[in-house]
Amino acid sequence: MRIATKDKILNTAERLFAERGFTDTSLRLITSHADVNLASVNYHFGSKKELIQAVLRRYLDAFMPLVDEAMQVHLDSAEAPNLNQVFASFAKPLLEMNRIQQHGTAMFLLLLGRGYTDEQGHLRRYITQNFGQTIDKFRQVVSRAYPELSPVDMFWRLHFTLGTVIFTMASSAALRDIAASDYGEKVNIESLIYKVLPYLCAGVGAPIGPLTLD
Amino acid sequence: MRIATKDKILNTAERLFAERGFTDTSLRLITSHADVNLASVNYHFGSKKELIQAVLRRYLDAFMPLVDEAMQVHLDSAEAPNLNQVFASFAKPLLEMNRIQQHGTAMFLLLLGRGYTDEQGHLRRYITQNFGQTIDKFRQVVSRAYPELSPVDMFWRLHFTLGTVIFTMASSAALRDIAASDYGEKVNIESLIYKVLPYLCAGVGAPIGPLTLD
DNA sequence: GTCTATACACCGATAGAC
DNA sequence: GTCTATCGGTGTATAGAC
Repeated sequence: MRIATKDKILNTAERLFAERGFTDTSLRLITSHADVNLASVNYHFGSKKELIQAVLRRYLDAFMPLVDEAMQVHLDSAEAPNLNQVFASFAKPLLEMNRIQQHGTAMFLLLLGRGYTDEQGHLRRYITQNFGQTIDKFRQVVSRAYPELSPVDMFWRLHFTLGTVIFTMASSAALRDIAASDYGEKVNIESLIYKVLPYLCAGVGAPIGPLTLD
Repeated sequence: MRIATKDKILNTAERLFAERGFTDTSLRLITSHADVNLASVNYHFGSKKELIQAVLRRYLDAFMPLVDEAMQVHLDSAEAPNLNQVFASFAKPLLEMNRIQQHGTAMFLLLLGRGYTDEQGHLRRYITQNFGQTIDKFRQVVSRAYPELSPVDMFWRLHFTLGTVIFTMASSAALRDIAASDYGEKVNIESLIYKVLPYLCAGVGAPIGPLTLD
């Protein structure tokens, strides 16, 4: 059983990434904590960047089937869902990531944000290749909920949505501290998700065209 | 006139950051292009992190007075503005950044995002200390436009908004390429701003409370 | 004060022996 | 698969010259 090394690296890396961020987590720190040799990271993963991607893929592999399932329910339903229902069905898959791993939801979205901005299309290609069908179901469901939205506008608004979620989660620790000290409100990831969903929903469902000033 | 060194570093750094990103722009690259000594960066700015902040501050110093002016107009107006009008008044200040510098708008928002996620509160403190009055005016205007929104909900929704804009701009180059190839739509920064404003506006103006599913 | 040369500790990556 | 040794590169610190 020598595959253990690869998993040891993966688990240790994920824990340290969550604790210290990506740049502050060196390969030497990971390998010393995992009790493996420094060079084994490059042997098993190729590079630090690919290690980060490997950590992300474990999440995607757990997340996407749950989304697929939720979207299928909407597609099988006789009547078209409204946007509220579509977005509400993301809460469970997102929170499920928090169940399989401590800070899993924030970690997942952090990795997603990193992957989306850093690499030039690598992550996007991986997602479309492996979960293209799920993405397509999602687009179909949104289209049923808001038929007037053109494909290109949907493209942009879904990326706005991704951006909102990713940025919020990336800075959620800091923001939650501020909210707690300035407004005396303790917010956990779960309640944050329920705070952001109405925002996203309204954004995607916004009237089409430029702002009207009256 | 020996202040030239500091400005040379600042200008060169900004150009290279825009061209190659932050991590791919080493201090040695900056100083060699600027034709100054490596150590002068630390002498004038203290660290690379603080150099990035210094670049950002030049933008903030240009941006915030324009926002202040726009908010003052709303405050001086006899009747309360609606959210559309409030958000529309951000277009001009944002696009003004593109006039004073090529890719200035994207650069500004990129720096802002970097500053917000990286450092723990440094940038936030700088903004509140130097532009607290402007931020306050903005909050007042939003409050006039949507009085039912509680302070803590406004806090969250404005940060969602910041996240949307920052993430979109951070990945705008890649996203615009995709939009162009997949939907044949050429999008520049200006039209992107007009695409995102309705989304933000609807998000901030979303009904209060959790999603209602019917 | 401003600038320079230089050293330091650390980083990710890799070639090659085992 | 694993390991050692080493490479070129990074941000940072400092002693000392102008």
